[in-house]
Amino acid sequence: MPTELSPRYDPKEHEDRVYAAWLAADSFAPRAAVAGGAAAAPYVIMIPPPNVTGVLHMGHALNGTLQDIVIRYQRKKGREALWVPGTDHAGIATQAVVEKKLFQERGVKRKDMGREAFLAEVWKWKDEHGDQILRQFQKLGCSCDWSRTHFTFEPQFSSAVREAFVRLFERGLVYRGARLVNWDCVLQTAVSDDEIEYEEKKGKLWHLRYPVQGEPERFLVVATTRPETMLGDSGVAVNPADERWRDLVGKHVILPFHERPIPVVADETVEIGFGTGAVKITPGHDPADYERGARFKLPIVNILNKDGTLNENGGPFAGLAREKAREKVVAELEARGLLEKTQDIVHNVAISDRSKSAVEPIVSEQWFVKMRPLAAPAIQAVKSGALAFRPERWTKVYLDWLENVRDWCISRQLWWGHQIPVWYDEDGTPCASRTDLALGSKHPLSGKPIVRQDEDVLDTWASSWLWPFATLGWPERTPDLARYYPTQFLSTAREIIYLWVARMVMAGYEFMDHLPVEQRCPFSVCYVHATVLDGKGRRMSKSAGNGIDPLEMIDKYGADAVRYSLLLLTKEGQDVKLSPDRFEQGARFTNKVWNAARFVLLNLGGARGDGTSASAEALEDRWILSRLARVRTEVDGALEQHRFNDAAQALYRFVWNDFCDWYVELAKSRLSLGDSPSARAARGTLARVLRDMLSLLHPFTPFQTEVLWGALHETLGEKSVAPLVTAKWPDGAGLSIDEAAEAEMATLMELVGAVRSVRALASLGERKKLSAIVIAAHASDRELLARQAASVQALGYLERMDIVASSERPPRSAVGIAGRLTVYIPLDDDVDLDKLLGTLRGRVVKLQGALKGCAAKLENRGFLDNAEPEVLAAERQRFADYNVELELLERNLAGSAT
RNA sequence: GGGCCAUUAGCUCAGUUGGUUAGAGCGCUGCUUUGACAUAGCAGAGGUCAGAGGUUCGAGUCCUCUAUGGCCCA
Repeated sequence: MPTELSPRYDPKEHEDRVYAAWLAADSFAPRAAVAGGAAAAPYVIMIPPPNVTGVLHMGHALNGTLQDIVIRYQRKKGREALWVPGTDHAGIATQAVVEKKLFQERGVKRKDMGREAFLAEVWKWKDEHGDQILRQFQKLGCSCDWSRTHFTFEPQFSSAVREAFVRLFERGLVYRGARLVNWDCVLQTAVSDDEIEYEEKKGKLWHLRYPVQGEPERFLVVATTRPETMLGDSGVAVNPADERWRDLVGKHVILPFHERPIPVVADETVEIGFGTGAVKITPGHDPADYERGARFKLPIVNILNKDGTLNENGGPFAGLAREKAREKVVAELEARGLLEKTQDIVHNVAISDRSKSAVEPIVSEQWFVKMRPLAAPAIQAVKSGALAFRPERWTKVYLDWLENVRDWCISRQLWWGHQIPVWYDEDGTPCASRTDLALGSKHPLSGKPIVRQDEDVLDTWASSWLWPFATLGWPERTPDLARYYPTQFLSTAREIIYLWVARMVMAGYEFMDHLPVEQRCPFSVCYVHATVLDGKGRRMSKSAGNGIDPLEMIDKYGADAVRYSLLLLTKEGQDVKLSPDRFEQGARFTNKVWNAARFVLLNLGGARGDGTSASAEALEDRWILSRLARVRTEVDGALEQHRFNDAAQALYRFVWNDFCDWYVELAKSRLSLGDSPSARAARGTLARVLRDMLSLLHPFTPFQTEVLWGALHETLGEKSVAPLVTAKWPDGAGLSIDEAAEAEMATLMELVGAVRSVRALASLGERKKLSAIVIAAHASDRELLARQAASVQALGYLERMDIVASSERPPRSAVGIAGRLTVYIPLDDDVDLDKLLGTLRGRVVKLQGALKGCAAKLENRGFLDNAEPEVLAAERQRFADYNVELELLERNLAGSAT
């Protein structure tokens, strides 16, 4: 009994059920598939762990789709496929979410609760909400091995983080020191250089007068965008070549409010053209000034508290918030006649990624990782070919960052994260330890009692850079680590090439030192996927409110449609502009596949899916199987090279333009013949094509193809067939490319096209049966047409077709030209042929143009001498073909002119 | 300031090492609800490939410059 399929594909009827069945069968677990007895090689992907507070956005959806295609393809190819999922603990983001929630619900603040109680609340939140985004990846169809889900703050991961830190500490690659860091005044923590963004903002450039010491009425004018920082100035710099200020070098100016003298120094890095040519030096609150201050040995004055208010160094402004202090400082300077002028300016302001507040450079004690030694092998990785980026151009971004890498500030003044495993004695001597050191116990280095553990936690990236091996059990030497490291493929967004990708590579070389160097790189291909933009080409973002929710789209169109739409739209390496209606294309396609399958199943009638090129009965059988052979090879090649869009396009064309538009239409009349050999052959071919088509489509549209796979085999009476997800990738057995069949079909298709064109242009109506006279000068064409007359008649809706070697055009007949064939269609009604003739004349003009170009080439000595023989032959053939067609056109137009 | 990307039909985009009459989807126009699918079918209109130079027998494709838009880094 054929399985009943609804006339329209409704994904909601199937997706959840199919996914549950995959899970129940443990289909996503790596299995050492037996392919001809040989053990399969593993193929491993690590998911870029999304933020545990995150919800699925289009970037995730695209990336999830790409990874799922790769892993499903490899699984079906017989590799031992493993896709490891998980999330990261996102220190700042998660802590902020829970702090906000606690304050809103209970009015309590973190610091009132204490560290332990607060962390308990965060864990509670994580347990309740932390797997939301992973469930969303499941909705998308992602075939991760969920039994191996990891979290960067789970106990096992913590031991990896601690091992890594202690090793670096022991090697002298982490150090603690007072440095200028980026301070987030809202979240009250340091953030790394990579966690800040620059925004162009309108601001002001204030010109401040500093009185010159010992020269009454003389001022040195400095320009600044942050006037309040003048309270922390410890000098003024001018360019030594600047005539205006040269004589002041070596003298002092009086810093207003503090009324203290600060030196004027000559520094070549000062831009003469900017502002007044003189810049204030605030080593405590500006990175460039920090460098200058160090060069001139100027004192560092910190004027800020951790919350962004001014401290005691703020003099009369102490206690004010930084914004307020700015106003007051400017107003007071103006009142004192020390404000020369104010200019409007557009400048870049450093913004913290997390709090979106302006970052204040501030000097504080932090932990840093020395990056140079770690960068060297990561640079070598791409140079040696152990790691390749796709598209290749991202290699440069990766290398640029590594070659200019700066030390990494890894301490954060947070609670949610891996507490730094360093303990101090009463002298503040640090010691890193793999195991917790009890307070009061002997310090391993000094022998004095331990008095405290470092309170700070580590940057989240200091956990996620261990992702490729910590998820496999490192630092334990587990069987998984031995079997699945290194991985084969990493797909990610471009903005984390240095945040994450480069650091993972560094970590791989640093920590996987039990492996030979050539096996340490954590993945061999880094695929950088497209950036998803909105319909107007802007980045999708929560704050702009222009995001498209993938779950909403899945709900509306189905996961398969969302996946296929993304693939059809996303060319490798090119950004993709999305608007919600673009997902209709995928929905249409899945509906088309559904109905193609529905047609096959309704007509199968006990057939076996054993059509092969050799057993093919009709021309169209040989043709579609040849096309199938081609598309299979094409998809295979595209997927091997991660050209996902090419694979999706090829399958789209095959399904729609070859199978549905031509093969299915041709099969209809044969199937109506009942149990004839021709009908049986058609059924076999339909089943074979559908079977392979579903398999080829499966990585792209997994849900629907699984449903149809089940229905197909049920209809064929094959009960115990394995689910498609783990079924073997089609090997092309019994399929061969049949050039002759393809050429013959092309001729027939062109003829049918000509007939249909006449019908439409002469406004004859779809239903009107016509008769046609086909003029075929070549005997081989006449033989072909005679053999395939039924097909042409069926598709052209012709009740009669005469095939002749030559004929005069019958009176009152329309004419169509198909290559070297002419078709006359006698008309019995009064029909206006102008439109048709106009089309033919347009075609003559076009052909003449083409012919001219063709002839010019063939008369060109240079072309004849230089072109490849095949190109030359093709050009000659083209010239001949154009001539034939043009001659036919002109002859018939001349005849019809009367 | 340094680097990268884009500019092809009304819209969104393909066009693989230079070699057919530059393609697709959407939209548009006309016809069609015939038993897979109206989320459909058939036919059609629509482009001096951003501009200017150059290389070449030959350029949408390679090189240089310019313009416009966008991204990243400093």
